[in-house]
Amino acid sequence: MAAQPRTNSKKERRQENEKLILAAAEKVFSEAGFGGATMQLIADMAGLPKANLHYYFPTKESLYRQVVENIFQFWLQAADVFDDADDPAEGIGAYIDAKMEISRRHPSGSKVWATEVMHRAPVIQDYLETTLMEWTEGRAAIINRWIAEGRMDPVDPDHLLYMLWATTQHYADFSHQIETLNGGKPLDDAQWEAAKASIKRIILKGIGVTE
Amino acid sequence: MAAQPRTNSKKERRQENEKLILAAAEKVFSEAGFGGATMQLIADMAGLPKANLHYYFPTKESLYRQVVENIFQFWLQAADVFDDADDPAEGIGAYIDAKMEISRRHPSGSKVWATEVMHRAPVIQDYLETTLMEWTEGRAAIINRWIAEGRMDPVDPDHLLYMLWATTQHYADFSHQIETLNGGKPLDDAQWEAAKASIKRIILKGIGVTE
DNA sequence: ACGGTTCCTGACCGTATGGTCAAATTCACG
DNA sequence: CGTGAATTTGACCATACGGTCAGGAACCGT
Repeated sequence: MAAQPRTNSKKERRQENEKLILAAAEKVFSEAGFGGATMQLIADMAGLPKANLHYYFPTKESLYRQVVENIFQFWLQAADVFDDADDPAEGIGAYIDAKMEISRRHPSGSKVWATEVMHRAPVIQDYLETTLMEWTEGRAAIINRWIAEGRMDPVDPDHLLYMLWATTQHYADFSHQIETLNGGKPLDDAQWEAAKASIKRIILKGIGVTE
Repeated sequence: MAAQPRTNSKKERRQENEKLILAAAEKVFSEAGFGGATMQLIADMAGLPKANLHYYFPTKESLYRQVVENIFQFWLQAADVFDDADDPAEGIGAYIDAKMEISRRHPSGSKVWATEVMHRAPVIQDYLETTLMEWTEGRAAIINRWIAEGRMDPVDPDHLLYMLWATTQHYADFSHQIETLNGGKPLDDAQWEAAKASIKRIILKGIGVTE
């Protein structure tokens, strides 16, 4: 009548539980917002007693902070495709693909990020001002170089980046609206491919890049 | 020592108070989310006692519902520019202008809507399924007609609409992020014009419309 | 095997919040 | 005016929530 296999060592269990809690928290925060989420709900979803959550994460805010930071790191890492290309069609195209893939696979994270920013970024304002600012400036420089080399139209890099973020993240943040307009069904494989193709086609053509 | 002019009739006061409460509620909901918002905060911002709010709006949810419905009606009305044109450049261009103007003037409403949809539209699901669905189908039909007439590239109308919504609403929903990346200052007049121009330029060119 | 550390958890607490209510005030209207 | 309806509001209540804590269980190194 052993409840669980209990095969894990203490350190393994710690990592495992933290991952479990963070995953549950991401989902609950994304569905209810910070204020609407309750530690009890997260605990239930993680299958742990509430008091145990407070052992790993002393406060609700510290748990939330960890969730948001993880999302940000994940995005940053996935954005490397932008640098691994020196061709606008390849760089921006791959970036769109990567961000769309994240929107599809990790919609909760995107929603948490969106909510956090909409609420004036109370816990990750420093990230916006440092890491994100630097990243944006670096990518703007790359775009400006492409423009100077005549490989694309002279568009404002900031507004182009906003358009890329907005369009791709929309498929995660507004997935419920899209699903409703799609007859209540989530986009299927073909529809996701069509979405990616549409976005790439319009934006790449729009900035004067011919593949 | 008269506290207030008190010049208003009873019906005027009712309308006035409701407007006051709804405006305060929109702001508080947009900044804190439904769960994070408190009736006390809304009451303070409206300059009324909390109990008075419950006289006009029996529950927090009914107040919230009214806020969201107002936003939706406002958007619908502003979207008429789409129909008043039979040229894609004019129709879509004017639609972008109109939605950007709303993003600039009513960012709170956009944020409330975004949060509501992200949380799976608990109170306005019926609107998504009826009014929004019909509106979307109607606009998709117009776009398809333009395509059939050879006035723009054959793009998927749904994904084009999503791109329009995403890009324009991004300037409201993520205004804080944009402001931070803009050195902590809100976009000024020229920057808003540049944003509109960038979006119109890229999208219109992207769908093969030459003005 | 044993001492110390880490981990787990049920029971509990203080507070904040949505909502109620009844008494008081203001107003519309005959 | 006078009377009833609408409005206003301070005081109050029940509940739900974040967080605490003490005692016990599990585990680790030696």
